[in-house]
Amino acid sequence: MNSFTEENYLKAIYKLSLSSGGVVNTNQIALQVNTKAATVTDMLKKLSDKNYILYQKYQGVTLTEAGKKIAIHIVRKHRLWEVFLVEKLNFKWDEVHDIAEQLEHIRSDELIDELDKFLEFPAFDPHGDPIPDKHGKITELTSVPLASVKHKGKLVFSGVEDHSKAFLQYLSKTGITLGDTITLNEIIDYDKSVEISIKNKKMFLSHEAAKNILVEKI
Amino acid sequence: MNSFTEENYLKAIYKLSLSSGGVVNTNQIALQVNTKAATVTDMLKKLSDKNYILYQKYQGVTLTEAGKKIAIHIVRKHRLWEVFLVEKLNFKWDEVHDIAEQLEHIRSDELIDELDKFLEFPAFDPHGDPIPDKHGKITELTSVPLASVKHKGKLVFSGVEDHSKAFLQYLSKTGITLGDTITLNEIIDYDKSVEISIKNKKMFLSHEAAKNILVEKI
DNA sequence: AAATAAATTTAGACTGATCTAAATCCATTT
DNA sequence: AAATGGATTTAGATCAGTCTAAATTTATTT
Ligand SMILES: [Mn+2]
Ligand SMILES: [Mn+2]
Ligand SMILES: [Mn+2]
Ligand SMILES: [Mn+2]
Repeated sequence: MNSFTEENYLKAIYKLSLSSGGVVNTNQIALQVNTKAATVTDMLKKLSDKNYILYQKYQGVTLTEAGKKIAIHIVRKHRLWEVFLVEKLNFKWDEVHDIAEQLEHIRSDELIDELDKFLEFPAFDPHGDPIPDKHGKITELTSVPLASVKHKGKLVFSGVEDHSKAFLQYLSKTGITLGDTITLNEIIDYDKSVEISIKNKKMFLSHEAAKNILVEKI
Repeated sequence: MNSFTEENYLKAIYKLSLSSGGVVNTNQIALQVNTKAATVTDMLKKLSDKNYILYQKYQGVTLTEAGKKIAIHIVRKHRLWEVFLVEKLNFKWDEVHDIAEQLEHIRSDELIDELDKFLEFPAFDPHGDPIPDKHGKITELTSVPLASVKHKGKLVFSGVEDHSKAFLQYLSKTGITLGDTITLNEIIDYDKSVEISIKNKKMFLSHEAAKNILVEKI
């Protein structure tokens, strides 16, 4: 059996590998799991011994199929629990992450599959992230940061890049909800901030905020 | 913060103290938490330092109010999760204990109080055990083992002493359900087995089984 | 290609939870 | 009151996960 710690490292490596295109470095992992590089090195040896990662000193790591499978299973559990908390227990989308960090380590395949059924097989979690199915199949998001959109027009708010409480609460305050149509009215040259409309309301968003808002083109 | 291990020791001491009338010994705890006496001694020192128990070498331990409060909170979580698993996720009463052993350590008061509300504040868990309220108030069972009943007559099946899968599955097979009326027809002198009726069906139960079936007189 | 800086690993240490074996305490029996 | 045996504690060790400081490797700059 894998420890919670091992599961957290695998999840971190998986997450980092999505943006870095496969190879993940020691320092990135240390940052992600909130520990020191020396500690990470020890763990990489262990994960490598268990054949969850390919590891060569100084060269970074990649997940093996076995490691990826475990990581995705943890992600599945995390996101299903988040849906449960929001849909059934009245939590807000900015309140669920820390609890899901704990619940994702509960071990029982039957539990998680029954939960999935109880929630009626949701495709996305409260932050717009896709939920892997019981076979580990996950349809990665095709959405892009609002800050990267070059042309004015209609978009759908489909997810967030930054999952921090502060950012999520800020979005709630603006009134934006997942699935809303966003119209990109203008991109300000000066500071790359953007003017958008949602529900006939106009507002400005900083470049920083726009980087963390994911949209789908329609 | 207390570790899972500390929580398990406190829960074990609480459980043992209910039957032993307060004082609990090292070996009993070792048996309950499935470890060795030497390990227990180490933990008792730690729990004593934290003022969760009163401990004097060789004299056994008692829970302090602080320790009892923590233990009861764990019991509350355990039993609420068991209700959730049975009522919402279609688990059988013999399948929930091990999962609840994990879920009872999830830390979030808001989570457990919301779960309580979602379940509509159940008073008993799937095994008939009372669920402490959010203030730690618990109405201890007044039920007695069927084996201790001296007179023939009607009784209500209100709980089990033995929570093992084997015993629970055996009861399911007999068709007895919590809340059923049991009529005690006869106590066999020879081996202390009993003849009962439930739903017009007669059956014999061994003394061993009768010891583990809890009933209320009506 | 050498110097320098950054990233990574190694060495050595600590803590919490566990174990076995040995020592000690206590209750019961003679 | 001494002997005995069971319960309990102490001593010493191990393992996982973590740290700091030092050594090493790799990448970047001159
Ligand atoms: Mn999350
Ligand atoms: Mn999420
Ligand atoms: Mn249970
Ligand atoms: Mn129960």
